[in-house]
Amino acid sequence: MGVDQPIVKDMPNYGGSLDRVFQALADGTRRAMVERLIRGPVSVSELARPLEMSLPAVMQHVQVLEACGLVRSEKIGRVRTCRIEPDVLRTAEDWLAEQRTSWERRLDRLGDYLLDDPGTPEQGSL
Amino acid sequence: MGVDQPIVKDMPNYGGSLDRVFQALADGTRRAMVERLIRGPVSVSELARPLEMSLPAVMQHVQVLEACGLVRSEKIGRVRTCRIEPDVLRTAEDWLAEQRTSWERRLDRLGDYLLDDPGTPEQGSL
DNA sequence: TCATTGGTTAAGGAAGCACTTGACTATGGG
DNA sequence: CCCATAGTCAAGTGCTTCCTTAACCAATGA
Repeated sequence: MGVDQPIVKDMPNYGGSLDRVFQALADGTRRAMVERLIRGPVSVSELARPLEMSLPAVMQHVQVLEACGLVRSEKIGRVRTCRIEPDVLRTAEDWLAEQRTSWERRLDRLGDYLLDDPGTPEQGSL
Repeated sequence: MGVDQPIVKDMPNYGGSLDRVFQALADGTRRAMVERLIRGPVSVSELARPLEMSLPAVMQHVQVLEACGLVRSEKIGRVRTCRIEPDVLRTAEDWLAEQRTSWERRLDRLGDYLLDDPGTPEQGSL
């Protein structure tokens, strides 16, 4: 069970969906699928071709990717074609970027502080 | 078990470490810890304070974060202080950014193609 | 010295995940 | 019609994850 995200003003909510996106991306097979789908839509068996695993296994990965919104698929005739849904990828990237910029802002503040008043080290800052 | 990443020239390798980073970030508790640590180094029990779980559980999360290089910690006296290691965060962000830019480049190419020669829809492009 | 604070270790359990096999359905070409 | 192709469903297995409790150790402050 995750944690109750503290709802902070003016911050994106990311309501629980980050769990599933990062979880989906935590598997090399699924990342390989994403990398393939980025180059264009493709059928399930085409997705499966380079992977050394059974078709049901591939299907299950596709389902994970669909469940978190990273991929959308549609069946026409007997072939299911998968395409990527870049928005969710973006959501994950945004969270990461937000952490990085927070970090950088903090470093800046720290630098300013030390320049203004050297000799008084920040609490546990380094 | 993941997949053998095809080593592509001039592409970052990310050798297997992405598995562990994304896995680490797939948990709300651990993301909350990262968000806290971004604001500055902190002890384990400080990390634990807002979380409704036992200290050993918190320790285990810290260990996961350390194992993938997201966090580094050092024990002084009886208190272990954790600090964030932003490089690995960056690695994950880079992978995401790479996918996004690939996607955008593809869209551009597609746009150009359709402008040059409308009436010949790309294979499965929409 | 002795209780408290801060952390660590070990063991175990419930749930989830990645994968398999086997059986089955439906589409489409010859 | 027949067979191959493309996918789907169900069940099961072994491994991992998240969390718990209980016992324990080591610094610290009164």
